[in-house]
Amino acid sequence: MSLRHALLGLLADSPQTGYDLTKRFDQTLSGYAWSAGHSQIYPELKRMMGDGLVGVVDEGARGSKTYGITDEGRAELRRWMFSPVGDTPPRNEFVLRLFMLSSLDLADTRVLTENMAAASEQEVAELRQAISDIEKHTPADAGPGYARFAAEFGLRYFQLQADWARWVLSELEKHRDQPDS
Amino acid sequence: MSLRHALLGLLADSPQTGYDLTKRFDQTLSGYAWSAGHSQIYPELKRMMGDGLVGVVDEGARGSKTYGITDEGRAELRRWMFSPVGDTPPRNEFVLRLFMLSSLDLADTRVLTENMAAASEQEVAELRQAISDIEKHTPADAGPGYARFAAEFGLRYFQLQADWARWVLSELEKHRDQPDS
DNA sequence: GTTCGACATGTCAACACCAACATGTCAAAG
DNA sequence: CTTTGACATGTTGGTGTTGACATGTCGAAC
Repeated sequence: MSLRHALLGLLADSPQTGYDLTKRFDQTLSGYAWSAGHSQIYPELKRMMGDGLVGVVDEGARGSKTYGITDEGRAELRRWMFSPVGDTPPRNEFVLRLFMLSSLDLADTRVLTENMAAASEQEVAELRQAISDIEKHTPADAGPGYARFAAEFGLRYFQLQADWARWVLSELEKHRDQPDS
Repeated sequence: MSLRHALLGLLADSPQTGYDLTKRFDQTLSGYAWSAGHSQIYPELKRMMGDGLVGVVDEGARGSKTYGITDEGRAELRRWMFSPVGDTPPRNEFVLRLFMLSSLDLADTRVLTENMAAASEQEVAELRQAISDIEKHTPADAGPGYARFAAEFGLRYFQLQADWARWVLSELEKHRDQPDS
């Protein structure tokens, strides 16, 4: 149940409303980490309150409730962080597609791989921009920048996709002149 | 609905039984692409037959049914391969955890990152072995090796995780001597 | 004063997924 | 002959996930 731990992690940073958390998922985690809509988040927050992992620390305008993490929540988060990875099976549609490349003919394979490379390079460019923004708005005396760490991972990941796709293209090229024998 | 397309892709290679497909998921795709148990696969095959994407091409011993992909199935697979990626949201627990690193204290962060690096390096070693096996059993005159492509992606991915974790450790080190000011 | 967009929370039906339960066949070894 | 392990297919209950529906507040612009 990773949704719960994702919420705990976000609340460990600072108390937030369900609305805030929904936006954070959309802007920060979505892309290469996790995603959740508000229809999943609100009920989960209630359940977590029932389990004593979070509490309502403030009620503002428009019926908003600000949730904060409890000591019990922090303990649970830490326990999860140190538990072995792999309890949730990996699902990656990009990788799945590349496993399926063999079902296409050579011409299609080239076009598709080219598309994948271009799309990944586009994402690399966007992330580079985002990282440059992060660094602009961070004072030089700040501690280790965790948002920067995560962004760096994303950058390297998209760069990997792009590099891999270009490598596949070059391998396909090698075999074009000598289709058999 | 990626399960359907994963099955189509496997069947595009050769006709297989539900049992075969279950094993293929386990051995080939599981790890960094997709996973599915037989309790998901058998009903899905039935549904796909209802939709005309696959058909039973043979019935063997022990009540086994061998499914084959139809022309309609091939068309659907091709359509999917060329549709934009990203219709299914990414879920990656490893990445989620690294987003949550900031919730730990510095000592914990170091230990955890060290763990991540070591685990990834272990997986790199295993995959290198697997790739070397693939190349040993592939005649030199074979066409482009798609299994090799996929394995290469896995290798690069785990190498990325390891490199990233080592990089984070070095960044943490930088800030140790100058915690503030 | 009303309209529009962001804020804010909720429910519900349908679908995806998984672990566990359930059943039976066939071949080989002992 | 019986046991064991691989082959082979199913169902079911519970949980996770999503998109659509539903409701209401507040501030600013027109």
